[in-house]
Amino acid sequence: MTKKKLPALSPSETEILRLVWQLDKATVQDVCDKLPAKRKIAYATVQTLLRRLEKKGYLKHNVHGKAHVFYAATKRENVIKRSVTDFLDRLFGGDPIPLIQYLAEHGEIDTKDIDRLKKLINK
Amino acid sequence: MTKKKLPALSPSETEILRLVWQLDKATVQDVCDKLPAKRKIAYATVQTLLRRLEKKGYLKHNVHGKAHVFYAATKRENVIKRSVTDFLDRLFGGDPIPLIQYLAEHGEIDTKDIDRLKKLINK
DNA sequence: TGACAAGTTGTACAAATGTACAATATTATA
DNA sequence: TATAATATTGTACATTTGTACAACTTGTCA
Repeated sequence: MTKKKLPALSPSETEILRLVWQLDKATVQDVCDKLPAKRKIAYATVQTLLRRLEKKGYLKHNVHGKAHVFYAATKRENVIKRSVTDFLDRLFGGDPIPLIQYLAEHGEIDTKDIDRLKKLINK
Repeated sequence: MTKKKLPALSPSETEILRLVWQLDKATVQDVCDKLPAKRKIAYATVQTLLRRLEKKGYLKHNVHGKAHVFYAATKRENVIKRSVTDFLDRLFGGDPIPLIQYLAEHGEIDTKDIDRLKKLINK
């Protein structure tokens, strides 16, 4: 099976894609509404980003009424894999430990989370 | 204390900055030598990236002989903080758990690492 | 000391990114 | 069914990013 490599995601595209995942299916308006208040960005801009995401193969859309309803065209899992791997390579030369350590040291995760993870791993 | 926010790092810049950290002090040549074999990129390009990193405030340099020796101008810790935070925001809306989980589920870390982390956290 | 090797500087340029307006189409509604 | 409201499309444009050549400079070694 030819698993064609998807083009890289830009930071803003990633942000928008995440919102679509979160909404499952979303119109431009839906995405705009979901944007954090601080993120000031025009409707038209969101639209462009969605267009580009579709062009790159990350989204598809159906027409519903007069609006386009976008939805994921690739497995979230794969996008995450790709993104995390790239990030890890760039910042840590591929070694995940410093990243985990960083997260641990900054109160971003607590003991409870660790236990959950431990269970996951032992499984 | 005025903590001026550093401009964002592009992917390639991040990659190069990491190598300088790794080398502690490095000339353009040093960085080139440290590049993974697969990463085919001209001397002049590395040079440009180092120049830009300096302009952005991430590096400084001394002149040694006829070459520039670059070294970090900001704490690695801070750059990592910034990068990880941005990454987490974009891909996971700021929640670190899915990231850790991803790493855990992909054999990138093992039980031993988890124990180390647990200790870190309990401390 | 003069030429070579190794560096730096200035500059360039295509592609990607972030941002968004104007024009056009379409749906619902008065 | 005309119109207001809402969407999409086409297009644009300044920046940033990735990549690198040509020209100039400066140590160094024969």
